[in-house]
Amino acid sequence: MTQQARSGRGRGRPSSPILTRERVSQAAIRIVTEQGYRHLTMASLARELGVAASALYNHVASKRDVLVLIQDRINEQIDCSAFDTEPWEQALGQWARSYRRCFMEHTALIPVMAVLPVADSPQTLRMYERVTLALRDAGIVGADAVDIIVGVEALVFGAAYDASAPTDIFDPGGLEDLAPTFTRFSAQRSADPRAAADRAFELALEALISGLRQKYAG
Amino acid sequence: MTQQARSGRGRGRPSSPILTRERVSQAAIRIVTEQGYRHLTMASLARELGVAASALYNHVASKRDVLVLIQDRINEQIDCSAFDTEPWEQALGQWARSYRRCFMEHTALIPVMAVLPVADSPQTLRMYERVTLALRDAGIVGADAVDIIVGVEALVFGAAYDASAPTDIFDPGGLEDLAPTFTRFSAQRSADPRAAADRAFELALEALISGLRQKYAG
DNA sequence: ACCTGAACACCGTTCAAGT
DNA sequence: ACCTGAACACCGTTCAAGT
Repeated sequence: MTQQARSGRGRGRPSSPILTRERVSQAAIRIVTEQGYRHLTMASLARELGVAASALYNHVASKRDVLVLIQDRINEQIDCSAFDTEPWEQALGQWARSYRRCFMEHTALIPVMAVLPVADSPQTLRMYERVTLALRDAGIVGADAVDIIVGVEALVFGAAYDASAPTDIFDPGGLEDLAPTFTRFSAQRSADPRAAADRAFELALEALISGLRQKYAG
Repeated sequence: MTQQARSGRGRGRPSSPILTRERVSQAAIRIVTEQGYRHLTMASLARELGVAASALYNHVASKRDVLVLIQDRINEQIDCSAFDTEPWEQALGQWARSYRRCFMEHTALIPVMAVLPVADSPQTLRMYERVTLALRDAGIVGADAVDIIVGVEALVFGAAYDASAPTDIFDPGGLEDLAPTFTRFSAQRSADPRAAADRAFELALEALISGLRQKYAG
């Protein structure tokens, strides 16, 4: 739709294609941010790019491949800068917060991201290296460093879901008698579900990092 | 297919239905455990029950509703018994391990479970009450008790994904130069991806619980 | 009340045909 | 090499018609 007319088409020389992986991922992110993951289909993606749906398969192998493309771009937005200035415990916390903030609006990517070989995601790999170096400088090396990354990521992914949950998630409805104490304590949380989710994440993240600090102190 | 002939059908009295929510959820679990979530469709579910797909909608509102039915049954399998015998820190750990073990084979339920109002899940509600009471007995009350449950659950859900990841998830492929230290440390993890995931989960869980113990000591 | 069968409005993906 | 258009094999869901 946008770039139909191009120089050099139809001559003897190789014509530049309408589509590129770059353009596909840009269009996909546009749809996802403006309309949500529910509206991202191969048909809508093709429409956004002004081509037939089948044309997409010259550049991506599958819809999952499109999600992988998006994921690596989203990961670029995660803020790793704290590792340059803060001690590793603080930096790990700020990284985790930024990571969660990123994926709160992209929970649809979590099932993809969690089982995706890093070989397909250069930005993700760069991020992991940055965190690994900070841990190494703190004396945490080998499998432990990777396990810490994996563990913090697990908490981040799980907590990202919570933030997208509806307001009344802990409303027992007619089943209050099954869980009276839980119901009473739930009522003491913030009325804003986003704030309540933030608080639970902070509690767990700080406990986790505090436990790590204790284990790897000195 | 199994229960076509029934007594009392076609008479003046109300005939007992072929389908019930109970039977639907049982058949769904059968398909999921024997063939996996990919094979659970409204058509396959109807086939398993020997009815037309449209008949299901007399008993469930949607496919999501079927997943909710499954989820509450899966949650019954989570072992909460440690709260009867162990101190809360130990019990919380054993609960989390059982929780994760359960959802490792049901990662498809995590996106449903994480945003599902508890009002639709009596078993889940019962479980939450059990954990809440243990925390209350340890002096942890109000929003904090709920936040601890939410936080541990987040770690459990995220870690459940890791366990289902492929072997080569941290193989950088041709991108090793982007993350040399991370690649080297990754190679020092267990060759068995399941064991590596277990170890990362244990590290994070123990750090989290250790941090909680420290915060709520005395 | 509960089931059937046909239909609907989608999906992702493939492939022969064009340039 | 890269795009189009038609087709395929599915999805979940609805609804008039039967008992």
